[in-house]
Amino acid sequence: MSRRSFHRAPEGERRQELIEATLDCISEYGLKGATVRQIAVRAGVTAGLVRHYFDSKDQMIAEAYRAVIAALTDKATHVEGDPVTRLKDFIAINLTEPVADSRSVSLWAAFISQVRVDPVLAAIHREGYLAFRNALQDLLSDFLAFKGRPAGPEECRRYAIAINGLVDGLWVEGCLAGDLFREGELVSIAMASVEALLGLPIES
Amino acid sequence: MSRRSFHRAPEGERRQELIEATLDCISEYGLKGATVRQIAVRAGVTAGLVRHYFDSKDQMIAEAYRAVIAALTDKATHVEGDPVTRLKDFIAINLTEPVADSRSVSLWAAFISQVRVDPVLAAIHREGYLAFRNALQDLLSDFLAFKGRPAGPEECRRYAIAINGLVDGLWVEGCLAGDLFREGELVSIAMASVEALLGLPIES
DNA sequence: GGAGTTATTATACACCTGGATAATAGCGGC
DNA sequence: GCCGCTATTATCCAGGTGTATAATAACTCC
Repeated sequence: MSRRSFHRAPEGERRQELIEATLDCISEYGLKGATVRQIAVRAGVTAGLVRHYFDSKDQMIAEAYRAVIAALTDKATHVEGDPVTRLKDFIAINLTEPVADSRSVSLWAAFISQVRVDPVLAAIHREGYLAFRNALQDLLSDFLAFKGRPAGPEECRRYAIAINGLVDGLWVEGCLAGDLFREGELVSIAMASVEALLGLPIES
Repeated sequence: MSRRSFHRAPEGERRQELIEATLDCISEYGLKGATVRQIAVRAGVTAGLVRHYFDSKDQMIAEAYRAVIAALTDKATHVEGDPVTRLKDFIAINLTEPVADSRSVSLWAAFISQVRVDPVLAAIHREGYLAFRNALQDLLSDFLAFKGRPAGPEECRRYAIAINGLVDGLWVEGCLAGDLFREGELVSIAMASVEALLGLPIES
């Protein structure tokens, strides 16, 4: 019985593959289904290799969580253009694929459920949440100024908390039960809701 | 070595204890930390007893999920009084203890993360979500009529989706990072936001 | 108070878990 | 082409997993 042949991957690449395989396993089998062996199978390597790239399974899980947060926040916080476009894009991006899909919410929930258990994950969560909300707060500040109704930090903070809650809530609903809504319905509801919350039309 | 003495509990009571112990373990150690043995220790019995009350661990988990949903929805959907009071209470109840606490959100997230994996849990989730949203939709319908601005089912549905999203989103934020908000701040933001969304003052 | 019922304990089993270790295959430098 | 380095594989380990089974303690009924 001869030994399996294999490919020596460049350092960063294999790490990335392992993290991606971890996320695949978590979303498909849940956190407890994401075993070292299952992850290795998914990545097309043997289980022992995991420990060559990560100090422990827990460390790999933490890095996977960072990857999830980055995927959820990067697209939404890097909107560009004038404030109106940016606000519109922010809402639309968060409520359409690829941000809004069942895989994302499964991953998000799996990690959220561990925030109470694992202080490392709790820290990663808080950092991501605040970055996201602060980006939204800045965006709202720009938007209100652009519309000729500038608002102070405290007012923008309250708007950001509310709109962040609204968008997060709709995101979860849409991800978990997308078939209960018509195409584009959640985006439409979100746009109308944000207009009502701010008391301003988004367009023009 | 003699056998442990024990107490024969009435049927329903022990089932309830086991489910409660299951939820304790999930919230404290996560889904994968909620092992049959750990749950038994928490309930003060031996592991074998679990299988005397439930066909399998999975079945017990499913029943535990039903209990969680009941705890989250019962209080909020059983508000009483005139429509104004009911809407105010609905918002306040969902954003203050005991509904809004870190244990609740940990449990909720743990199960949500399994919805994609386990069709049984998915069915339980959908049922609970729709019951909750429909209760809110009825409440909004009553509220709008009471305020002299009656709205049809489609309009109420859109309001219910938005307000449900808002409240859920704020609930998650508050549970996960309650220390980032001042006392009563989330309730206050939610009240103001609902008024803006409906375009009506809640009071008077 | 003795018999019957069953909730509960105790123990065993096959399998899976994350991690440690040693052998080896692929690849870069010379 | 060969050498050295290390990424990768293959095995092993102690402990934990859900579940099955048999013995027994607690309670009910008569």
